[in-house]
Amino acid sequence: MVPGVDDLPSWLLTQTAAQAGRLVAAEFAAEGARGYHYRLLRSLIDEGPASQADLGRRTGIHFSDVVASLNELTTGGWIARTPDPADRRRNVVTITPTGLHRAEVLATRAAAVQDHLLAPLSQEERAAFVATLTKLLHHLRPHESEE
Amino acid sequence: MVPGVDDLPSWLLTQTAAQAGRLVAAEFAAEGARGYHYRLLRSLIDEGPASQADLGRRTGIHFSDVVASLNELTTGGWIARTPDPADRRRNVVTITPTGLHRAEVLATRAAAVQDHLLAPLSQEERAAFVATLTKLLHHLRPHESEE
DNA sequence: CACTAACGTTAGTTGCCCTAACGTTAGACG
DNA sequence: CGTCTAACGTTAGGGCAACTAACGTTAGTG
Repeated sequence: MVPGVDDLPSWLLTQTAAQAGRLVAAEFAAEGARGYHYRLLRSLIDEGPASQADLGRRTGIHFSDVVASLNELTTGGWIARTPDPADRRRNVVTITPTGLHRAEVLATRAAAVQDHLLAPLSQEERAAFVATLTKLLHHLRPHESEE
Repeated sequence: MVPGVDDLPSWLLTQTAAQAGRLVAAEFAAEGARGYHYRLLRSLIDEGPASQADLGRRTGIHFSDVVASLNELTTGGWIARTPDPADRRRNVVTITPTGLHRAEVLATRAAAVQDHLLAPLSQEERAAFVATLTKLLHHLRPHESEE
């Protein structure tokens, strides 16, 4: 291992994340999905139907990318959009039975990746790692943690 | 914090890395540089002049992106490319005094980011975190660790 | 001499993250 | 009631990292 750049925590973090991201992306691609799709579906499952703007706020996905991703999910029949009669500016997005099923499949795939990702770590190390990442993420992105 | 996606280690990892990456990118951008530039300059400093192919192998940057990045570094006068008389397929890339200085500035900037990134952690937690990331990276990218 | 591989270049794609401009709708204010 | 600001959603695009594919030149091997 060379000294210098390779021991910068930020570099280690981004390189490890890139590898982890590839693993997850490969699993999702096998199901015809992407990371944004899963994030949106999970938000709908966990927090119920929402406007597109709310989905963007919940998931951290930029509103313009929410539009594109919801278009893809609509095409696949995984979600449905309906205008909100109470506020015609808004669509209300709901997950469909198909989408629910797809999300479950994606969740299973994502869970399997975690085991591979964290294979070299003991249970105690895993817990510590997750706690550290959570702490750092709250530090770096405080507005998300105020939820 | 919502359950589900948000507690997947891979998600925490990629979100934290994205934030860390933005911090580093902002510092480098202020110096007219990018992450690839720094990685290439550091490799030249730490391991000496090299062919483009070797630089790609050392840094993990894809050979086509090495070309593009070296073009930018050449334009800025931070590196020089000369054909290798021993093998005319190759260029030998060397860092210039300007490049050496720029790399030092970038190193200082990058180091400052690490302090911000890891601010919520104690020294012991920082060491553990770096050790864990290193272990995971070796696991996920074994060919790099054989160096 | 033919073939394979290495080297470097060019052009492009994908996904994540982001910016900008626009039209429609809602609510506040005078 | 009209004007203004903001919210919502859409469209089009960019930057960066990471990656793929095709091509021409050079080197080494059989």
